[in-house]
Amino acid sequence: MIMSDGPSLRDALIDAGTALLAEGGMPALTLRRAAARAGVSHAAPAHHFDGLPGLLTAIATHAFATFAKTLHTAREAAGSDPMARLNGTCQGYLTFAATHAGLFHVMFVSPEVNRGDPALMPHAARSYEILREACLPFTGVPDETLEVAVWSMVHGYASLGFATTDPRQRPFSQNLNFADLLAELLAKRQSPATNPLAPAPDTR
Amino acid sequence: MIMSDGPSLRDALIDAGTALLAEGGMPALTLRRAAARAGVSHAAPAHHFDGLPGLLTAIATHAFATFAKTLHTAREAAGSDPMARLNGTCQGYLTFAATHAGLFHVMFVSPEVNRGDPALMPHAARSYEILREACLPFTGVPDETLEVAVWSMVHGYASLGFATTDPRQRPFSQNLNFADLLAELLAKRQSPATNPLAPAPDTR
DNA sequence: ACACGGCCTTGACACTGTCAAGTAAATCCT
DNA sequence: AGGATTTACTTGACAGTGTCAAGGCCGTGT
Repeated sequence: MIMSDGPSLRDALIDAGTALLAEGGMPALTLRRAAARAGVSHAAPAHHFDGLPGLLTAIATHAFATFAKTLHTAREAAGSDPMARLNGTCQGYLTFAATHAGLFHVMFVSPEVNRGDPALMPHAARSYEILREACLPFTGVPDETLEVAVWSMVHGYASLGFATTDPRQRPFSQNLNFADLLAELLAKRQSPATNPLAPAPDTR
Repeated sequence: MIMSDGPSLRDALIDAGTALLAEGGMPALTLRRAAARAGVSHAAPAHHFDGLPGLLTAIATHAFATFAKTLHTAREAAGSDPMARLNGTCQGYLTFAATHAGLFHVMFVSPEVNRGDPALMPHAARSYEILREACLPFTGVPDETLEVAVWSMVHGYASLGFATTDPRQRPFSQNLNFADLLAELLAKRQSPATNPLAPAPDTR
């Protein structure tokens, strides 16, 4: 009843795939290449994943876990000011998208990953929740409109390539900071929770 | 001096590829399949496009042209109220993304298309410009911050799957309208350009 | 001792994009 | 007008992909 260390090849394949993704982007990620890098034959992955979609889903699951961790640390490192915390969370979002473009693509775009996978969903939901928590001080109560607005804006900003470090890829706007967009969105409620007329009841 | 009708096979291949994309999504689009559907041999496309990236770039170019047209008609059909016009433009954006998911993917995501292609860029720029024009009444002068904010938000909203007609794919927020997000973003400047001297009742 | 069942390998298949060579027709150049 | 050249396409091949079927190897359980 060993049960420990488990099938380490599975993790090795996930790591190999992630490395391939980081080195050569999406087209470099291949079942056979991941298998070769892990030192096994080309058909070995079939015993740990349900084909290529299965490997991609596992990679996405792993990526969402570190994504959630990245967002959390970025938020907590931003201090106590609500605006700074929300902006820090978004900067974590954008930095992750820029520095892990391959993973970001697998997580959000690749049509092969099963986004309803029971192992993936909790990590994805946790990521969303961290952003939602950072929105909370601005409304006092959960406000889906604001949450989705921020989420859409930061995700669109990243997807359109504004977050890239290579300005040659940016559509335009050489010096435009995401913090400006955030300020635009939250201009009318700079921080109603800090000086509330109605004291916000505890949240969940 | 024929110059007319030109290489019609090129257009046929673009149409075939677009049809494949609409029917089976990204994985269904294949050089050989597009060639077969156009009634030519598997190597014929090489004489009209620079491989698969060339075909994808041509499809994206064609798609951006109709995208710009869609945005324009959506904006003009929305009447004269600035908010209605901007919202109409965004609804056109979202409807296009939802009803032409394959084309949308090729246009904005697919890493194979050459987004610096001299034939593609004008149509893409025209699309962006239509959205920018719809933002103009809210500032009076071009305001890159607002433009990018709206653009990011609508693009992110579409990319995250909120625009899909299938609610099973939506992350959450069963009944959340993009118009609400837009109102949130523009709350502080309902239409200062129409009555710029009346600053009165904006905050509460 | 022996069958069993995970884990992995080998081999094959259909399919992909791309290249090289060949063919038929249209065009061009004396 | 007639040969040479260019254009548009076909055929055939090659490496690479995901996936399936069959078999081997080894540890475990009875």
